[in-house]
Amino acid sequence: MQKYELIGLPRSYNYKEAEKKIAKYWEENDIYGFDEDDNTRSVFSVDTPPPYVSSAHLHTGHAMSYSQAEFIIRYKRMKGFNIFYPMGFDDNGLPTERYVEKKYKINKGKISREEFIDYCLKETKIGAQTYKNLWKSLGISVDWSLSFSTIDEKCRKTSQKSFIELYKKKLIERRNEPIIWCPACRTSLAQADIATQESPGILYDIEFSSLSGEKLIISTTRPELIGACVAVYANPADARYLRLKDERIKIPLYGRDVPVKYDESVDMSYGTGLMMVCTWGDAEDVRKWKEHNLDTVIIIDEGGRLNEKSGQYKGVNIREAKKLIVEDLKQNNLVKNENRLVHTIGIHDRCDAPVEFIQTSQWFINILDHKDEFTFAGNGLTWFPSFMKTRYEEWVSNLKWDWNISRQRFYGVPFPVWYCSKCAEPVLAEEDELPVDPLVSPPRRAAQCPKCANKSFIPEKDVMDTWMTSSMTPFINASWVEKDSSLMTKIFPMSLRPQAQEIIRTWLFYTVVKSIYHTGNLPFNNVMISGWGLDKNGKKMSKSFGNFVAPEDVIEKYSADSLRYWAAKANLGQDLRFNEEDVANGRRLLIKIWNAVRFLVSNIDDDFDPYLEDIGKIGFGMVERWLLTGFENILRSAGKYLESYEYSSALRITVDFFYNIYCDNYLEIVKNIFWDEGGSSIEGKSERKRRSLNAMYFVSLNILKVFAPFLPFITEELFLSFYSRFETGKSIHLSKWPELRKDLIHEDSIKTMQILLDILESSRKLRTNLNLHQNHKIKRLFIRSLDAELIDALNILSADIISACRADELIISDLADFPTANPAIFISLEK
RNA sequence: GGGCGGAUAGCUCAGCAGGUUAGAGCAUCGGCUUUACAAGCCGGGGGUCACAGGUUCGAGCCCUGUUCCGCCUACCA
Repeated sequence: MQKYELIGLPRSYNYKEAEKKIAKYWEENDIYGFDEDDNTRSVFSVDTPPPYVSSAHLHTGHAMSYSQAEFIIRYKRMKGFNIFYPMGFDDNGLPTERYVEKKYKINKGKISREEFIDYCLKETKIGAQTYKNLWKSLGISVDWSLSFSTIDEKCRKTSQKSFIELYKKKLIERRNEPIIWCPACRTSLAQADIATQESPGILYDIEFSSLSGEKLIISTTRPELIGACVAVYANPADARYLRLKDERIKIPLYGRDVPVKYDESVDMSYGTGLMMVCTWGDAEDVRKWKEHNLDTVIIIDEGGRLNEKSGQYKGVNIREAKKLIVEDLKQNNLVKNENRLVHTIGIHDRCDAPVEFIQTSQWFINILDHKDEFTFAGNGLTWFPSFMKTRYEEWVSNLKWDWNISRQRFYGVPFPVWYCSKCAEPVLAEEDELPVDPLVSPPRRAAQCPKCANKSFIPEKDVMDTWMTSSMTPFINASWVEKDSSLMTKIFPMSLRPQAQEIIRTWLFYTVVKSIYHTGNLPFNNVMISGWGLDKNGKKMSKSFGNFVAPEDVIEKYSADSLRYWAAKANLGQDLRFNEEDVANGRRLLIKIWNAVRFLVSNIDDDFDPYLEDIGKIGFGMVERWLLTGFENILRSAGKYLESYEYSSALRITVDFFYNIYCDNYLEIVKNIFWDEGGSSIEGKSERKRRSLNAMYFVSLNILKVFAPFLPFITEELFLSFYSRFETGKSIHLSKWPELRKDLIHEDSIKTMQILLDILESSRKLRTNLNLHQNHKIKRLFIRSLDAELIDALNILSADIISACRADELIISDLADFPTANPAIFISLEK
């Protein structure tokens, strides 16, 4: 073990130096290592979010949410849990591809798959290192030996095994059907990848006509799709259109004709009450197409251009096509009206391009048939804060599509699948050949197709949705792919899943799906959802928006502890504005802590021993009893708050206690007994000093322990450089959370001490009024009270009142006239 | 359209099984420097708790409605 030098404390706390030194100390001494062989302690396992390393720079919002989870984890560690706290890097999939494409201005169509993957791997490496450095400097206490990267061998193997298992359980199937498609990224997507965007549009009233010559107006925002129109719909209750029952409607510009159909979903009051249904303008078109067996006229290709079925518009992209078609309709005098409107359109959440529907073969995980199960699962989790559960429930109940896990991209985990070149029967890899890339190796086991005995195969080119891997994080952590992994019983289900709110519908939901399908159990017990970091104007911080504050800069200027202090200000689940003043307040707290401990350190003698006598057996006077009572009460509350993930309240009450009770009052009341003054009237001064030092040692050490989860660096620095003279253990973070000492609680001391505090407050006011500084020695302090009980109390407190008010003498007299907060007591003083 | 969160001092936020006179930090004003800390200490001023009703002996907190802000969700093409 590395030695830590015991030194006297310098005048000021050099956090830059100290934080670097301590981060190194933690690493070299493996302070945060998980002990797999320890069977004495319970395990607390954390399903840490793997951030996209391709974003390169994290902002203070990330620092905030990781810190918030970490407060709880550090607390649990001190409560004696064996902590399993890994760090993953999410470096596979579309986010990384998008990042690489942008950074190197790559066109997916013009680069080989291998080259592209090389770029991704390179960026991934750089990103991971950047992240790791930042987490270390922020004091995130993960066990780095438990790191994983979602593109590494174990993760690929895990995803592929998951695929094979679910396929065997008939929960995965390949279907050729209309699917959400991003024309910009040229890939299919899942429902969870879609965001909505309000955008202005135009509702065109277009004149159609029936074969019998009747003119009909149909309103649509997507005239470019008229070539894909396969039916015209009306509401079955709409008397106006019942007569069209056996009619066919001619499509303008195309001349094709389509049937008239009826469906209750058609809003009679919208437009003319007639609606065109296309292949496929939106999810509702897809539903009608499926339910009513409509024709299929696909006119959009994978790149978002119109194809040959669109006739003269072939090769034109959708936006252009809209203009051209509207123009042509207008020339034929078929546009009867235009109404501006704002409508919500679905966009791809990674690139903001409007999504379309096209039909291709994709792999789907069945989820729609199990919605009830997943809703039920949400109830099995303990949500912090509880209202976040609603987000999950809403999402599950609104699911309309099975989970499409195929992506027509390059960089991701390959499917362990080949297809028979003759009959297209899929052939899956065996588990012991994973991970496998079908583009590189042929199917080893299946020398021939099980269905038609053909011997040639076509590899699956698609890669898996990135969430296919991320949803396996509890399994990756538990080494599920390794035979007889003892971790599956040790850390699974995981104790805590901390994460951001916007990925409830993806990471959280998909993980629940996978866990239930693979094990029948929930993947974790507790869910902790953090809010967002906002900029100082209240807008969500984001890299792409450019309104982010770099955590490295904040740490450099104010220290990691100060940044964490800011992060602790928001209640869990609530957004937090970045406010430099608050960070500066954190630094102010550090300096105060430093100096408060320095006061203790500079006043102990060589023979000081805090454990000579048990703290409970020392015959403390009223002031120390009050201090200890206050501390124990704070300890009890802070513990309660932390148990329910209310870290911000825990820190707040501790800070309040530290400032108001410990520093501003306790230390001020007793400090002059440490002054080397001749002729002091305090009797038994050395004994009084000893008791005070014992109380200070006890309270300051235990306050540091309560601060430790929040301010890991300064608490460690003080622990190692001073307290470790008397304490065992190589880190404050491995020390035990203070036990509640009920024997130190004397509730009556609070009431009695209030008398002294009222007098002290008024004495301070008097001094201010008289322009006297607070340590100015006064000759006499006069106190007037007619209450016999109060006078008894004053006599008990007299020595402390004299000390607190820096008086030479206390006289109970009727001279006093300055009111105190206690209406029965007046004071005055004589310079 | 439905839902969730928020609205408290100039600013950022606490507060709650409903209980005297609503708190903190910052900012502001005044005072104080040998004796842990001037990146400090002491003190002062500052609030119709978004609005309107209601329940209650008593409401920032509970109920009803309204208005703003943020978010989630939704097939009005």
